[in-house]
Amino acid sequence: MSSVSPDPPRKPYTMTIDELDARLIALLSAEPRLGVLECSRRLGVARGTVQARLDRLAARGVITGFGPDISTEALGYDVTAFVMMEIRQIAGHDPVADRLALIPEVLEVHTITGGSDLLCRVVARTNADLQRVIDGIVDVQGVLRTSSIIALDTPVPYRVLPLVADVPRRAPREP
Amino acid sequence: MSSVSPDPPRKPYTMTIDELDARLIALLSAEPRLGVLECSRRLGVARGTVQARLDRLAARGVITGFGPDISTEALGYDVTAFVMMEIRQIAGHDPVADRLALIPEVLEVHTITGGSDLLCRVVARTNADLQRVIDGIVDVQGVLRTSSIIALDTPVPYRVLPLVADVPRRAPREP
DNA sequence: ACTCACACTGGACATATTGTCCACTCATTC
DNA sequence: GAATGAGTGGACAATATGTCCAGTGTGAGT
Repeated sequence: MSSVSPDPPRKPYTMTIDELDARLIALLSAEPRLGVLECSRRLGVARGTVQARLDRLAARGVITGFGPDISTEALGYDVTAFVMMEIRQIAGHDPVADRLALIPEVLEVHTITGGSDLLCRVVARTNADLQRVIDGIVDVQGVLRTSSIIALDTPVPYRVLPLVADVPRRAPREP
Repeated sequence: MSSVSPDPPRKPYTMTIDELDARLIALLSAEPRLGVLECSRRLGVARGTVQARLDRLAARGVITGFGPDISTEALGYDVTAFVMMEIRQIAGHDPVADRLALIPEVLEVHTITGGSDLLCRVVARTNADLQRVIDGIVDVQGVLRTSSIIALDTPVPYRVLPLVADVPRRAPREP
């Protein structure tokens, strides 16, 4: 590889996808209701190939599902915030995360490095409603302190396509 | 539920979904490759109903797509981090976000309240690779300072289903 | 050089699903 | 009491699916 910039290290058994995989994923992202047959036509390969690729991508865990993407805003939840919190440290599996999972407005939870212990993404109907959600979080057993960051705007919404398109470039062939 | 806590305020024109919508979304989330016909059978309604519901949910923007869900980990990107940054404030639309959008490893960008200006989620192959990604971010014109938080674990991965299931309960009927 | 394993092709088939009509019912609104 | 909107249940042709198959090309290993 004649890459000038240092190439990222890669685990030997890291899974990669090739260019056809990437094109298939991109195609399905653009028009998700497409059937296997249509995909094969658009990609210029046989139907069986598309079928096999999809099966393999799913089997390898690259494609984890085709769930409908839901707009929380369309549901009336216009406020997104990130809540960082310190928790009472407990050995073993984290019971705090389990309790947070019971709150519908908590969309995701991460354990993190740095001054705080957990970072979670929450949504609320309004800023005032956010207070209610945060109250619910503070009420969780083991939560000591929280600090919130409100997302005012989302210039780049969640996306993976550029990454997907990039992978085959970075790993054209296993040498 | 005879909720004691005060009910969240709601915009008058806020879109809500009913229980059938919620069941449909939950069903499709669980088994996304299901066809309209299968859905109608499972939900015990006519096929036309499911078709109409799906069309309406899409038209109202509740369902924005059915894109394949990609596991960045399966692609070899095992590290997720949140990068907060201060930027040089510029009037008008934010050129920094546009430049960040060019970096494939940047999965989403928010403008935020608090000490920092932007929060973005990034992935990298390893911790060492994360340094490369962050370097790329710092190189972006207008970025003054960054601070990173690494996600060690994700006890609650992104999900909307509990919220979706909750909406019809909170707004059974427009009064 | 030979063979094996594997992916892809292009075709076949019966079955299932889709898109699109229709007429009818029921509840709500005006 | 009519009009509106949503749901039902049925129909139809067109299309896609799941699943076979034999044949081809390529790389790996011997």
